[in-house]
Amino acid sequence: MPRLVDHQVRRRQITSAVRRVIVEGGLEAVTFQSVAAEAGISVRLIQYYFGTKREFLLATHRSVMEDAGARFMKRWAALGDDATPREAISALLNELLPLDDPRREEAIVLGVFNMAAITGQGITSEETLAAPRALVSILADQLRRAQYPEASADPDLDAELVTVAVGGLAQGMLAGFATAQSAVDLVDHLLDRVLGTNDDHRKPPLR
Amino acid sequence: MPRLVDHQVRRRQITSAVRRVIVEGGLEAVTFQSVAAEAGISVRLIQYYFGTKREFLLATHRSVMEDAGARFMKRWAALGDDATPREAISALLNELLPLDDPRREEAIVLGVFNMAAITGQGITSEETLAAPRALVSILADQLRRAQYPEASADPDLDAELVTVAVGGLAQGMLAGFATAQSAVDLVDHLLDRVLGTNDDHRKPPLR
DNA sequence: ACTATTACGATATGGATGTACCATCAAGGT
DNA sequence: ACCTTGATGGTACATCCATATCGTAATAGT
Repeated sequence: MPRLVDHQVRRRQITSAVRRVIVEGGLEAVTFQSVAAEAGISVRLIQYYFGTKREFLLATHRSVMEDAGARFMKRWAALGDDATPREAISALLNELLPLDDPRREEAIVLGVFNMAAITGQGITSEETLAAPRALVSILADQLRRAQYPEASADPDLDAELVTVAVGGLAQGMLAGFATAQSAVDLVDHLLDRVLGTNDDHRKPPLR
Repeated sequence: MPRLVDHQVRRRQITSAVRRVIVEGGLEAVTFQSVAAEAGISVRLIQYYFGTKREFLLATHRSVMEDAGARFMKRWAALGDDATPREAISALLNELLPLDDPRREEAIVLGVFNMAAITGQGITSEETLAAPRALVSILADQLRRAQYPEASADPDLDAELVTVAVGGLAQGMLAGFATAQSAVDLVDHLLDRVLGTNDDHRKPPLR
């Protein structure tokens, strides 16, 4: 057999280039040529590892979902059993915000694919809903665990509310409507509004 | 002089076609030919009224912003002086949700342009921030007018929270994550969480 | 050493796209 | 009746894109 190459590595190299191209120019800028140039390889190679354009676009989407999911799960696992529900929720939500460059890149790419799915292009649609639904479920569990304020609690509705709020906040950050600092503050305020502003649920302020 | 044509009408005819093309296929589907076909006119006419592609894309964006802004203002003006802050806020927020086809079309187009602005294409960026900022300001005013719950009120932060939540909810509706009914319910729940669940602030349920 | 097979480069091709340009038609004032 | 001017159709053209095809280098097992 001839020289063997780790296909995983090559594919990742290509999908990473696709991400960068999308961030800098949107889906329209994604062509065999632009991706090849960005990855520093020939057009032929992209054809070789993914046959068609649609193929490497879907692969890119998948890789972003996997990366984001993995980071989320890692954060989730890092939470000790002694974490209060509020601490858990806060940690997870902050993990979802585009607070640094890698996350910002992922958020942009997911946003682009999401709009592509909405505007009936052949891209995914149903899979994209799985993640937020899972998040709602997790949040609702944590809210129940918190036995938050009075009787009127509706964990599922609150979980949905938190989910859409964080989604909108992430979008707002991408658009420059919110800074990293104001976003973090807003998440904290959101939790105040949902969980009640019981200070015994909170750690003392860091500064 | 030869037959005169209302340029306003023609331009609207074209930008409306652009909207439909975007909804059905995203920015990538927007070409002189697709828009001409959708509008039932010749490619040349689009060139005649807008010279370049970028030009009619920007015009389309502008028209959508104007339409949405006009409807918002109309709803705002329709509020009697006897409306409670909660009624006012609720009316305005519901006006912003893509609850029917025209608003859904607008929301999709704005979403597409927004992502385009984020992914450094030549499209707008700063203008897009004006609308949400104005909304925050209006919401903060109404919240202040409501003199809502206890002392800990922070109208500006709450206004931002409501804004991003509604933005995220609109996105969620487009993606099929929320139905019209669940969205309306969620807005109501959001106001409960922000304004407190004082029932005397609310009208009796409609059904 | 030979060869089969993997990895990759180069280039062709057919179609679509943005834009420029030329020609024509329709009507309103003379 | 005619001509000027605005409104449009048709089309040419250079570019770019996705994909297909042919060819070649490199190496692992024999």
